[in-house]
Amino acid sequence: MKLRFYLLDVTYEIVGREPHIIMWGIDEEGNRIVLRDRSFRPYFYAILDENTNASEVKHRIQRLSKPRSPIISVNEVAKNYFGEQVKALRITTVIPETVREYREEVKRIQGVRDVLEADIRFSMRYIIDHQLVPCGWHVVEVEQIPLSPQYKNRVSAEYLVKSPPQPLSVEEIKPPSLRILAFDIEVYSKQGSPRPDRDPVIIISVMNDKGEVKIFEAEGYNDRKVIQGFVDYILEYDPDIIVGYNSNRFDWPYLVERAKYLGIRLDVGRRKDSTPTTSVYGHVSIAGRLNVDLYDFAEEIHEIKVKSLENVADYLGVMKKSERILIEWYQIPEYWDDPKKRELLLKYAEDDVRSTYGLSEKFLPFAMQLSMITGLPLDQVGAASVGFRLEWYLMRSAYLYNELIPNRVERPYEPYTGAIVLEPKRGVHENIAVLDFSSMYPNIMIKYNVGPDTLVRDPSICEQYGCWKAPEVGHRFRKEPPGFFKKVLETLLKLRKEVRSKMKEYPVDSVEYRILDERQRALKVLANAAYGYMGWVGARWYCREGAEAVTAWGRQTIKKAIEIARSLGLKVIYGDTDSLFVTYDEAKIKEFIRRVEQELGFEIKVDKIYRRVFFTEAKKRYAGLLEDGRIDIVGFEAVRGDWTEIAKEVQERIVEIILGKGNTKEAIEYVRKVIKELREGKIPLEKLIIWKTLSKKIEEYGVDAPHVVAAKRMIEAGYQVSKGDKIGYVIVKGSGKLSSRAYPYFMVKPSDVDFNYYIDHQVIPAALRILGYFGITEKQLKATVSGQKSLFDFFAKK
DNA sequence: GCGAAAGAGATACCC
DNA sequence: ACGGGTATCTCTTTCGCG
Repeated sequence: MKLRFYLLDVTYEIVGREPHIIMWGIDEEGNRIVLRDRSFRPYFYAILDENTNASEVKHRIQRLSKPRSPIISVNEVAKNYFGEQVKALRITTVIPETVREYREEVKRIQGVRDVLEADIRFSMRYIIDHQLVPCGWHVVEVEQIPLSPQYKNRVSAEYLVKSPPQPLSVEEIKPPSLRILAFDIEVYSKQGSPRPDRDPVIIISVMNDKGEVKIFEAEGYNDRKVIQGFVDYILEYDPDIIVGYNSNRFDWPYLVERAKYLGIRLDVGRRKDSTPTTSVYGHVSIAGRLNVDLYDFAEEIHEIKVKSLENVADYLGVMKKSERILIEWYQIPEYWDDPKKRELLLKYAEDDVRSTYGLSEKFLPFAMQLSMITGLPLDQVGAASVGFRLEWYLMRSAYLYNELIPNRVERPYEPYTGAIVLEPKRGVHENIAVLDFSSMYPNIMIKYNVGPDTLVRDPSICEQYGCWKAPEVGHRFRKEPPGFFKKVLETLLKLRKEVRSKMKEYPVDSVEYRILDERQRALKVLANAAYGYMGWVGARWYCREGAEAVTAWGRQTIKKAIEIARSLGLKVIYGDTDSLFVTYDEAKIKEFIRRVEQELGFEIKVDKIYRRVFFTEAKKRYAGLLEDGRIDIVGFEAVRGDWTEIAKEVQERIVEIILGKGNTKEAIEYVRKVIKELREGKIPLEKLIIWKTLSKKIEEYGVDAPHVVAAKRMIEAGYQVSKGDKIGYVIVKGSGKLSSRAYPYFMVKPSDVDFNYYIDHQVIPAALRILGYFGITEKQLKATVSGQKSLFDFFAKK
């Protein structure tokens, strides 16, 4: 029978001595099902040296066969490898785990140049080879089989696959009605970071797609029923997708450990007796369900500096901070122990899970599109970095083009020259247009056929086919035939164009429009990642010369554009990589755009127009007033996460005053007022916290930077800090190095704060960065409102 | 031996 | 665990003077 189904996840299991591909899915009636394919076998390739007798190697390989997992076949196949046609041997065996062993043995055989595609997980191999689309619909020829107790799957039906599924994702873009469950845990820990062998899970809050919210609560410090209640709830509701916030790194590992300690089985999957396990890219895998950590997607929003759940929910309009209960993590015990405050903690847990659910509505549609395009199951696609996401798309494409997938090899890092940044014309400029090249690097890669397979090492080849030669660096690329990256990028851009035109068929507020919009975004993200990927030493398709050539062509292109602009009498104020800031003269700009497209062959567009824009002498930093009255601040302290809120607030306000009214006096008065408030201790502590990321393990630091010292104090107090954590610290009164006065913010009393530091090293520098240009000095800012210096200043200087 | 200057290390930004 | 270019902070070492 034929069956249409929506694919959630692909795994495999060994039954007897046979690998079974397991597909978790949903049929058209909404039944949760399992599809079992017994016919797929793991394989890899060997490519041979020239003049090697293939049949002899073939025989040698066959002789390696072991009964435990025999080599079923060794077939000679024609493949492409870095633009060359090669003959390869495809070696097929039975048990996926034995591929690695065979690979090592085959590698040692004389005449074998390399062994390829032996490091691709069996379930991903299946997805690639059948071009399956996770989070997409398929049709498959199946035969129903009884729900055997041996398989222990919590589904409505099981099917045996007769012939592999075929994707239907083009016709059918809407998912079925999916059951989604958001959850969040609160842990009681009085001394430092929570430890599963000591600290109970006091609250687990859940919310599902029907809007149902449930709060599981511990009895005092006994958390057995909380965890058991949560497990039962999952099994009863049977969600397809489970979402959490930081759940891969905290909630799930904690629950697993805690349950182990309590002797509770965290049996939450669709496969009986399975527990969540940490797997590839650090994601937590739950059998038959898609466990998604929304933090992974929040990480990509650069506008949010401290990516706490409440900040992200606030930023995305999911739940405003002002409309929810806020409790700091270190206050949890206090709220739990006080009967009057406990209600608030429960409400806080509810707000957290509502926020988490809200975030899933923001992120899942994009994640699902990314999953469909790259072929990575939804639970992995978020956890995978941009480079790996693109790489899976490339691997998928390679299969279609009959290209062998290169191995991941360790290489030394080799730097190369990047883009141009122009020296800005300092000062305030009126009416400035910002022009951007559209997708500059992807288009360079396409135009000049850049990639590892088109790179020409022997220039004599160019006489025959013709080559593009990169300026400055001289790398050459074959003009024909189109290389791997060119084909992939053209496909991505073509698909995006198609999606964007299809969007027009739907109302802006329709489900279809949203899906297509997320799809075109995902396609763009992947296309834009190609250049960076090519220059990444960890990439399978690494090509330093290619990346170096792309930036060289980029530099040439923008230089030529500047020439054209100047020849038209447009003044160039600034530019960075693919953008130019020029005087806004409509007619000339129109002509400029036309000439750039004609002479350079790249599209350039007006991105925005500043009524007024301000530059200091520094590159990558400016502030502009847009036509609609909004203010853009780029690069300055106001947009940096490692400056205090108060300094950023002051700088932002100054920019508003200066660009809006041009009134320096008002700006000075404002700064003085803030300084006065700081002296009087009227600025709340939250606005004085400096947040800095710990970019390596604490013991690896050679110098005692303030955030490192603050982190060490946290460790001393029993908190765990790890690489990647953001440390929030405050500078307290005292003498000596700044770092010796840096304390974690939650250990500081407001009266200990060194307001002089905040005046001299935060507010004044941030204010002067802008006001300094207008001739205003530190002295002017520090004078008190009444105009005289205080005794404090006198002593502070001494 | 001392203070200033230069260098090193670190972080977060821009595109 | 996608690229290089850039500004700017704090800590540490070196420099220049005498």
